[in-house]
Amino acid sequence: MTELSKPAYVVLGMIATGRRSGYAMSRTAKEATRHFWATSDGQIYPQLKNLSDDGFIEGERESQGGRERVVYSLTKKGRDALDEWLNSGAKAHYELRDEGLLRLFFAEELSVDQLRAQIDAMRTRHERAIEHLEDLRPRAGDMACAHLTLRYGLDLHAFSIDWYDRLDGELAEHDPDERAGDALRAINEVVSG
Amino acid sequence: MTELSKPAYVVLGMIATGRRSGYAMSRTAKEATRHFWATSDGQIYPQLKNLSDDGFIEGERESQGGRERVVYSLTKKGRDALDEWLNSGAKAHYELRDEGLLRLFFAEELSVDQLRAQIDAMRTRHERAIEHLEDLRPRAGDMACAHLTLRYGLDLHAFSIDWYDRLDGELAEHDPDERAGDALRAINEVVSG
DNA sequence: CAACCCATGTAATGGGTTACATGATTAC
DNA sequence: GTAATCATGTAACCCATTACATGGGTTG
Repeated sequence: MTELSKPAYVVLGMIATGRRSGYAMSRTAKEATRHFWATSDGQIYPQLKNLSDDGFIEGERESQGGRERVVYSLTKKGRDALDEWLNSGAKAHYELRDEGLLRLFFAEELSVDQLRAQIDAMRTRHERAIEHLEDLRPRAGDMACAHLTLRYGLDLHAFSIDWYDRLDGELAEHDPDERAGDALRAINEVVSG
Repeated sequence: MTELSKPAYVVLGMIATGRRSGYAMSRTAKEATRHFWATSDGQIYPQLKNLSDDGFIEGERESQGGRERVVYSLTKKGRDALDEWLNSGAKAHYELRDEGLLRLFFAEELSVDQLRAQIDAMRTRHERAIEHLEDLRPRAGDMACAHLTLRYGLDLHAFSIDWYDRLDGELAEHDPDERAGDALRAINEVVSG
């Protein structure tokens, strides 16, 4: 069985968990999975067509209260493909892209003061992320897995806040005009020594 | 001042922190920044040309021990652009892509047993990541900022391992054949209640 | 003398986002 | 009646990775 693309598995998973129209998938993608796996409309709708053509899913027109839409369901082939992916030991893609960390990496020549300002900005950013996830919580309804991944996100950002707080605490004891690289070198020796 | 692209700032930062040839930047990108900001050769080399043309950097041919290479340095313009980015309050790009979490999100109908297998796979994955980062540590040399971001990565993966361990501990007390969604619902009530 | 590292690039491909386009229905 | 939500799609663009291509130097 040739492997499907990531957006294809997203669509299959969405159908299996009750998001049966393209629009419903789009909403869930924005509200529930975006914080660990972004998927845009430009991927979802073409996928629905592809997976239909290839016999993984079947669409059926439905008019719910006058509104026209297409609701999809998994075929046997689609079910199997999804189950295989969900249970495969195949290494899962993992990637972090954090521009804040990139700035920290290049902060060697900044002053301690400037570095602390950056750290503060990162802290705020993680706080915003938590607020955002808290707002989404009510919409997870009774989906236990949605709550689970939401909780991971919340805990992850809380971890980061804590991490930056501790770093900031160390930096606070240094001269604001000291070179950031020098201050960090001193701190690292304490931590790892 | 129009904003530069992300790879452009990577290049400017690399030069400022002593990685002055394209090859040196490429190596650092692979060894030190990849785990939070991936950058490939296909971005670096064209950037060097662009930034040269636009007057942000200057290249100079140099033959070190018979080997030819081009070493770059920042112009005033380049310095300013880098400093502005390093100190800007502009919101930093942040993105996580975790296929494992995506699988968890769709795990509602798996058995507890199958879910635990997935969690175990994710745990292993984070352990591998830590091993990999440990291997990179010696190459960070005396760059304090490189050690800092490395430590963040190590701590982050350790957090994840811990998180999955605790979840697995809760699941271990459930019937292996129970529906994962049901087991998680019960656990969530305990955690949030 | 083979394998590996230094060193620089390009082209094809793939993946993904954004913006655009359309139109019906429902809530205020 | 107007704003928001439901609903579906497409095309242009941007970004990034991979693979390819080349060649000299160093190490075992």
